[in-house]
Amino acid sequence: MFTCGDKIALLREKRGLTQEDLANKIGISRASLSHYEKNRREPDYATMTKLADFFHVSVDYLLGRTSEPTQVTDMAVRDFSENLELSDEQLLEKFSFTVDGRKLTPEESRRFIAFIRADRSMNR
Amino acid sequence: MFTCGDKIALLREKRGLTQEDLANKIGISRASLSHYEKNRREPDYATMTKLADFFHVSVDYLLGRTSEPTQVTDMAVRDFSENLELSDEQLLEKFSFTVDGRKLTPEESRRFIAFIRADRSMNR
DNA sequence: TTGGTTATGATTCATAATGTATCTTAAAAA
DNA sequence: TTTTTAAGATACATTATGAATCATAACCAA
Repeated sequence: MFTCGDKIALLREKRGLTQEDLANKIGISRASLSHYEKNRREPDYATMTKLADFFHVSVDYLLGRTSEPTQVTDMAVRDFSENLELSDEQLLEKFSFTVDGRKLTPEESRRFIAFIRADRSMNR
Repeated sequence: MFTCGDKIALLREKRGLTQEDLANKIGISRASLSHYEKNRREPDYATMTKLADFFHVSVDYLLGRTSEPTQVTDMAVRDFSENLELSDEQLLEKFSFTVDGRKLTPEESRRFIAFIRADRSMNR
């Protein structure tokens, strides 16, 4: 399967970034990033977190603790959730749906929209 | 909030284990574990993974990237998603909603229901 | 082909972080 | 009080890391 380094490289390439691009955005040297991608070095947790945040994936995913599928992390959902615009709120008012006989709470609706967006941005 | 070290210590104590007990089970020295719990050292990824596995929590949780010990992972969503019943399918047919001007695909709708369920089962 | 450019992999080495043994402290029990 | 057990602090040898540098490979235009 894919190693942690493979995943970082694939995520980077999927965004059309060079090692230098990503290294700059994350705040590390290109050489270090190369080491991570080739599994010669392990990034410290601060850097690993930055990578996971940047790509909207979980650290567990990068470490291979969860099977291949990219995850929608709590972080990612919250991140999107906090960026909902006013129009979204108005949109939510009109939204009414029931799951298992229980109507969605406003919070659930908000998280739902965030989830769909996070999900889409990931599978694009 | 709780630091990573706090969480490890709390999880350990919740199981009634001494530092020495856990250190032996994980295969590290007691001193190292003490360092992790006091946030003086960071375990390598192999050790962090062993800790997460041992306590059945995600690395993201230990790192403070998620609020919940277990995440609403893609895995979990897929798992729920595969267990949708027929009534859900019929339910989906009636479901029509738009996010960012784009109507949900059947797959997204399916994942949405799964997401809500996974989310609820977690925050119950 | 050649030469230039760009992206990436490999190596080196000074520096920083880690693991463990040991020492100290604290609390509880006898 | 003394003993025992658990946990925090420290020292230091070992190891890993980061960044600079060098090497390689692919590409493209002249």
